[in-house]
Amino acid sequence: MANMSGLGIEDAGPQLGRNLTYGMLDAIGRAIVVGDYDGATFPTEAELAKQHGVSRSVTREAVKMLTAKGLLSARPRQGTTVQPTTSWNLFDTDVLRWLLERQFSIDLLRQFNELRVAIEPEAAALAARVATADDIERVNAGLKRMERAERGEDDTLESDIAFHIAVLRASRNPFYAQFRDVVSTALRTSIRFTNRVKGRTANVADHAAVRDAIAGGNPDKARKAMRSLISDVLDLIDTAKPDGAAG
Amino acid sequence: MANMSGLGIEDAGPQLGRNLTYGMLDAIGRAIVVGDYDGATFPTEAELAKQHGVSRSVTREAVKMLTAKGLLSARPRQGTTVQPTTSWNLFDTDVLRWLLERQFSIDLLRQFNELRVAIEPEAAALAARVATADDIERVNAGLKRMERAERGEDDTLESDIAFHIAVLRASRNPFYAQFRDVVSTALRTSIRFTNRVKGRTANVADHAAVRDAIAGGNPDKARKAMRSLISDVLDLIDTAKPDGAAG
DNA sequence: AAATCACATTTATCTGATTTAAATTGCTTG
DNA sequence: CAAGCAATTTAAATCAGATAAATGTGATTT
Repeated sequence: MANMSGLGIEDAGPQLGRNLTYGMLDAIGRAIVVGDYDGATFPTEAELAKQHGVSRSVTREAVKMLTAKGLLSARPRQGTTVQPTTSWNLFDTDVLRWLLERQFSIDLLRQFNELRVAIEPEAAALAARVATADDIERVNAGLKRMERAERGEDDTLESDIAFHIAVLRASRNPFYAQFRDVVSTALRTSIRFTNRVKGRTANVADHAAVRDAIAGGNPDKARKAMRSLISDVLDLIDTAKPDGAAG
Repeated sequence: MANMSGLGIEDAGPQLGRNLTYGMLDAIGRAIVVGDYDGATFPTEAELAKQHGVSRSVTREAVKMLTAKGLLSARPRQGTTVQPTTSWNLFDTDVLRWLLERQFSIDLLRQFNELRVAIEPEAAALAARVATADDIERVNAGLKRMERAERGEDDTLESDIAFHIAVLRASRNPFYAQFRDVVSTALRTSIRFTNRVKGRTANVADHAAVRDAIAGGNPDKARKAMRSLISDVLDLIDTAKPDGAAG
């Protein structure tokens, strides 16, 4: 049962291993996404249970959850098989987390931000049309946190995330709000990267432009302001690694 | 258990009820999304099993899958509870299907297309930059099917869907490709609606403009062409029911 | 060569007991 | 009376072992 796959980070986190089933979900999910089963045949239900030292019930429930997330598929006689990545649910929080646990990939970072450049400007435009006073207040609160962070009184990253999520919510479209996790994940990764490339501080003024456009009810301005924010990051990424250059 | 919510389409489809667990997943999932449990307390594991005439194992596995999709949450002593819609995974194929099974809502239709107007134009722009010959061939194939459909030799809806999905794929970004289901679902619903409002046939020429821009490597043109396609649908929806009009 | 049948393998399902987590209740104590 | 603490209780979590159903493989028959 050699479970010592590298660093000493055993305790998966807050409420992930809160019971055997979720612990197993996390372990197998990570293993699949990281690629441990590439080329190899996936163990049978009985083997999995033995390997992880749990009962078959626990195993089956973990496998069923991974099936629900699109990572596995099970059929009698054929066995349980890892599904191609095209059928993984990439917007699932767990899947996103596991994706980030494999080696840092600038490709993934770019794909994240290519998605953001579609979603967030449009969310901002929508917000400029339909946001309620409460919505705008949340956007404002995010911006204020960023200003405080600039003075070292708050966390730069977390306040940035709060701002972007507030805008998503202000679009009043549940599909946009759903990008909560993608955006915060992308931001966490992006900022680490952009900080490495050049010591860029989060541009509070540019964010304020987005807020102003939303509060002022100007969709086009909001779209453009948000787009420029994200385009900056994309440009930075393309600078580090232009178009189709191989890894 | 009055399940007679309209038309006589009882058999859920191809491989949904392929076994007890999936049948139960579908039944409970639909019930939750349709709102059968709003306000009511969710049954315990034992009650659920009895109600559906299956064992607790089957029940537990179905509940675990619904948990993985964000619809349920289970804790000892507290019981199993329906989660707020904000934590549902709206990009899950099953959840999308269940969403459409509740009464037709023009709000949902608008939200779908508000998402499309963000995703698809950007996917087209991306495709114009990075699509391979194969990708373009698939887009072309979709367009040709639409032309044949115009002459009554193919299905209008299915060829339209094929075109849009080919563009998503051509973006070479797995996150965009993931919108496969959302887009086809949205199209199926949109087209039924637009046909009802006015006898509009799918505008093959406008679609050809998208293809040309992608094949010609012109991102801005591709973005604009695709955007105008979807904006047309959005305008139609807003005409039927302007901005924030109630119910 | 095609159709059929028997078999082996793996998931699917059931049953019933045991364990663990966490609200609630009620008792004790300051 | 309020605060803290322990017993109770409820529901999920886990285990064990058996049986059923599905399905690919290969032998057998036609």
